[in-house]
Amino acid sequence: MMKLLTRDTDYAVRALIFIGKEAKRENRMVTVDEIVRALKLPRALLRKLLQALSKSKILNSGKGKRGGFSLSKDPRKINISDIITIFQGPVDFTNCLLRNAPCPNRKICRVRKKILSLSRYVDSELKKITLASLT
Amino acid sequence: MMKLLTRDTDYAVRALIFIGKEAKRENRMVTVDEIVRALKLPRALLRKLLQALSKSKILNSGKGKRGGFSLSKDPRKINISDIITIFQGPVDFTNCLLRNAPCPNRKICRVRKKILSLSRYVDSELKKITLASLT
DNA sequence: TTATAATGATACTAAAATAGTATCATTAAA
DNA sequence: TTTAATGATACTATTTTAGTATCATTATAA
Repeated sequence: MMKLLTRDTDYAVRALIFIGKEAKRENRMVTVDEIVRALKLPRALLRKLLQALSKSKILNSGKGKRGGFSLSKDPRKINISDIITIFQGPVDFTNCLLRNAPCPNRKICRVRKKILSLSRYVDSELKKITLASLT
Repeated sequence: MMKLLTRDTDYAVRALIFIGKEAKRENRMVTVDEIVRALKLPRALLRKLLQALSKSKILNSGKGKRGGFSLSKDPRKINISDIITIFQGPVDFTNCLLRNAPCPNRKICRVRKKILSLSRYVDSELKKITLASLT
């Protein structure tokens, strides 16, 4: 099946929405276990995802007791394209390979041109889907 | 890497463009070997792809000497969405799974809503990319 | 009528991406 | 100094993508 969001991206977005909500209500760190209870995601996997978001500066993290995660910036400045980029690489539909080598027609190919502009449109739309717009 | 077209779809489109051109010039069947020479695609693979296109009624085929393939319809009526559907399944970005089971929030999920409308837009744009528009 | 040149059907292997788990190290607070 | 949290990292399983090989069937032409 064709998909734009893989499971990692999907789960990460769900978790971010939850963290955003909780952090707004009470000003505090949200732990992995809270998210697991609320969203029923696999714990080990979620930990890995949140660690990646933390490395990518989307989340702040605190170790030790009272530790956890919180958004590192305004939810209006976190968008789906960013999250996809972290887990799936940049939103770019043009691969243009011929037997694992770059296709010689890259420059002139009309298919490429059309797919490229579609790709740019999709990315710009995904950038408009912010965490704030989902909450 | 993220991709909208897999290799199969990509190669199939290239082959269709070639068949369209040749068939226009001379009214005849185009063989796999001609396409392989012109486009440098792996023969065994191309055969499999053309057979699939033939099964899906995009191509007519003729067996035996003087056999080969030709477009089964007006190139203005063959579009990229059709070809994607054959090799990758329908253009639909919403998968909505939670641990391989349907996500319980399908109905109300805001992410889904946005991705669905984006998915529909992409499909409609891909339907506009016809074989004729690429030739 | 038979050799040949074409596609049809199908089975198979390899590599890469996706999906998911487990464990030890580090750290901050009570 | 115990405990509750994340950090780093290594590992396995499944699915999708990528690619090959072979025998069966059929239409034409010599």
